[in-house]
Amino acid sequence: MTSTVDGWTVSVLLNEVEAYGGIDDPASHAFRSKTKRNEPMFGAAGTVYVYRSYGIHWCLNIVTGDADDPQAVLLRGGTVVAGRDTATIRRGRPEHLADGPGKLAQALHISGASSGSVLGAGVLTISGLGTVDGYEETPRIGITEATGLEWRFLSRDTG
DNA sequence: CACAAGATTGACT
DNA sequence: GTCAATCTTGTGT
Repeated sequence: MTSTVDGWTVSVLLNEVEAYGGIDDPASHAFRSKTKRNEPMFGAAGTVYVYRSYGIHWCLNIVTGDADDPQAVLLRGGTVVAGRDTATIRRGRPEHLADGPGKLAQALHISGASSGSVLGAGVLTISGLGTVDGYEETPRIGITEATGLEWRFLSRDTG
């Protein structure tokens, strides 16, 4: 996953993501109904959905379902593989550049302004799909609903 | 209009 | 390892 903002490029190899369904997933923002906030989740696959968490941080999601099928993937963490200097400046620290949802968004310089944009058409692009050979499934983190579902995916080797 | 909830992070002991 | 900060959005009266 790569973001290019003002000529600065940062690439991150994702190794931790979580799946969020819509109407069938109580933990999803789209569970209750369609609102202005989660509207991007009802868009076509490839739409970017960004929301503010705890009033302080941004969390980045990629829509995977078709239109009106609010499925998305929360990008929880990854490793900065390019533009680490840029990420370090934005994060203010040389370590822990993207090992959390908010940190990942900050490293990529993603904010609410990017919500609703489309991969490849905005500052974000994704590539390298299919490079993960194996992955682990665990319960999702930080939610209070549907904690029995193992919809958190961690890559084994590529990360 | 008022109230409650939330997919987290950073600093300190 | 533990504890506090922060503000936007959704829902109900």
